[in-house]
This record gives sequence, C-alpha cells and structure tokens, in this order.
Amino acid sequence: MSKAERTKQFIIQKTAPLFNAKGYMGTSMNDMTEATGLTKGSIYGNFENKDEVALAAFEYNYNTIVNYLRQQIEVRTHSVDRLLVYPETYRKFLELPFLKAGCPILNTATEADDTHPQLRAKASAALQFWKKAVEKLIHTGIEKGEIKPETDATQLTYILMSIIEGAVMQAKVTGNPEVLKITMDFLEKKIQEIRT
Amino acid sequence: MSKAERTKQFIIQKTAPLFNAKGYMGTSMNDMTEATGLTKGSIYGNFENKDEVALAAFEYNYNTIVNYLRQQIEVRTHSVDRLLVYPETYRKFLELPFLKAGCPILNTATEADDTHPQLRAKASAALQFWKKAVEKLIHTGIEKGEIKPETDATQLTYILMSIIEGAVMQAKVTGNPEVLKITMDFLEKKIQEIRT
DNA sequence: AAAATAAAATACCAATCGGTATATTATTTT
DNA sequence: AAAATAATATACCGATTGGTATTTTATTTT
Repeated sequence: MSKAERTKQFIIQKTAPLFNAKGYMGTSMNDMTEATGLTKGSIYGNFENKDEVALAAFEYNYNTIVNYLRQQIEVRTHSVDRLLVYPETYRKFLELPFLKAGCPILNTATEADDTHPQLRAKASAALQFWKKAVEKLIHTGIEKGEIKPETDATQLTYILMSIIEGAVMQAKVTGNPEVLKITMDFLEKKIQEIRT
Repeated sequence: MSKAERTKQFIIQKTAPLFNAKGYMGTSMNDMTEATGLTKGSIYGNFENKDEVALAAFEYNYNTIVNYLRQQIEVRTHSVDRLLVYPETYRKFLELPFLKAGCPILNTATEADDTHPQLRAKASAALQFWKKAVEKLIHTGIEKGEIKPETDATQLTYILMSIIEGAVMQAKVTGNPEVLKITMDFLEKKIQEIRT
C-alpha cells in the first residue's frame, strides 16, 4: 500500500464519523481538515472534491456495519439464530461506537433523496443489498428445514428492515431506548415464530 | 390579521416545503428569497434569523399532516377504522403533495439529532405527541368494546410508528413503492386482528 | 547519496453564507 | 389628506464556503 493509498484510507476513516453525524451538507472542508489534522491541499491531492470523500465515507460507514453483522452471523449455525443477529444488534445500537450517530443508510437516505443523486443511489443500493441478504438467509433456512417453508421471506425482510430503521430514528432523536426494546422484542418473537 | 402576520405566514408556507426537501443546512437564505419572491430584508423584518423560520416551517409541515390525519380520523366512528387511517395514508404518501418530500419528523430527526438541539427537540416532541395520540385511540377503542382488551397499546403504537417511518424512508430513497405496499398490508392485518 | 517523483502545506481565489444598517415604500392612524 | 408607523427593498458587511496554483517537504527510485 503506497503512502497515497494509506493517506486516502486515513482521510476516509477520520471523516466517515463526521459525515454520518453531521451529514453531507453539515460537514465542511474545515471540519475535515480538523478531523484529519491534514490541510486542504493534502485532502484535494488525494480526492477530486468533497463529493468523492463523502461517497467513500458512506461506503466506509456502511461496510463497517456490514462486516460487524456478517461476523456475528458467521459464528451462528442455525438460520433463526442468524436472523436474530439483526434485532440483537440494533437493540443496543446506541452503545455500539460505529452506530452511535445512527444508521448511515437512514441518515444518508433522508438527506440525499431529494438533493444528492449519487449519495441517494448509494443508499438505495445498500438497502437493496440488505434486503437480498436477509431474504437469502430465510430461503437458506427453509432449504435446510430450519424455517417453516410457508414463511413469506420478502414480507418478513421488509418488516425487519422497516421496524429497525424506524425504531433507530426514534431512539436516536428522543434519546429514549424504550421504543428499541419494545420493537426488538416484537421482532425477535416474530423471528422465533418461523422456526420449524 | 396584520400585514406583518400575513407575510410571516406566507414566508412559512412558501419555505416549509423547501426545508422538508432540502433540510435545514441545505436551505439557504437565497433559496428562501427565491421561493417567496421577497428580499432578505423583508424576511429578516419578520423573523429574527434563519433558525426561527426553520422551526416555524417544521411546525407548519408537521401540523399539515396532523390536520390531514385528524380530519380522516374524525369522519370514522369505529376505533379500528380510525387506526387504519395511518396505514391507508402512508401507503399512498408518495402521491400526497404535502408528503412528497417524505415525513418531516423523519427528515428533521435524522438531520438534527446530532446538530440542531432546537429542531431535535421539536422532532422529539412530535413523536411523543404522535405516540400518545395512537395509544389514546387504542385505549378508547378498548373502553368502547371495539378493541380487544388484552391489546398491548404501547407495543402496537411503537410498531405502527416504526414500520411507517422505516417504510417511508425506503420507499422515498429507492423510488419503489413495493416496501410500502407490503408493510402497510401487514400493518392493516395487524390492526384488524385487535378488533373484538 | 543524488535525482526524480510523489505528497503535503501554503497562500490564495471567487462565490456564497447568514446577517444588518439604512433607505424607500406601504399601510395605518389621526 | 397628513402624519406616524410599519413593512419591504437596497446595498452592504465580515466570515466561511468549496476549490486551486504553487511552493515546500517526503518518499522512492536510480
């Protein structure tokens, strides 16, 4: 890895939490130089513009969560236990350092949907990816005989994703984890119900 | 109503859609003069600063939805039918002009939770108000014998709110109403189940 | 180690940001 | 209608925005 490549990664890693907490519009070049300790010239030597950093930062934030979830899922064998990783993770999201500022998909989607086509596309693709991953988990579970074959995979997937995103938004803005506890309890029960 | 009061309302009405679509940071004073046709001096003659307009705009956006929902609820008599107003409304939110840019609570909450304490507080209060309104609808339904007395009002309320907000976010950013159809179908079934 | 190259810092740019003092125009009140 | 007042427009402010050309400093390659 060249010096440039290392610096590039360093900039992404240092600015990613900023973009997630303050948004694209709310994060200035000055914020970025402060967070990295680098000068504007250095940042622009490694990135074309602010957009490019923001897009890379979203990718970084998103991958951090995906990697965490993937790791948690991998160590479990039963498909139902694997599905339970989602409510178990988001139940405690306020304490997870990389989720403290909330879900990057949610944050990016609401800011960018009417303003930033490139970021919007990335958030949209992330949702599609998430949906397919959960659906596959359910289908594999059915094939393995661990999940009831009559389970509506698409419906359960959409319910899981919607409840998580909606509850995360509420818990974050109110500072009250109650909604998280109640909805994740419900989601866990709903997932347990499809066990064969 | 004085001229000043009328102009104030005019400014709020014209800038409110802007704040909902582009956010607080994304809406500039220039955007506001363009949307109103007024000059900066005129806006600052009626408001202390941009913050005050943004707070009033949120209130306006929020009240628009509350009034719409209240009106839809009022014309129904049965508590279950009243609850069904929520999934029925948000199922078609992409077509409702005042919801085209998405839910103002969702948009404001995700932008302001880490950046703008005043807006954050308003979004938080709006959620609390919504929660109490739905809970009361359920409790009244139980008292009137229209809803099963064993219904967990708080749980159903949180599920309703979370699913709606999560599905709205997804439908908005992907442009695909599928998630809305599936989750609102589920929510309607879930509401029908508590009918006595 | 010297030369060549790559990366980072400095110093600057025009444009836009939110905001204001003052002048002008409408609207009320007398 | 005149005078007083309220509301809007004009013209400006310093600060900050994203971005760049150039110089200085590190890092590679020879």
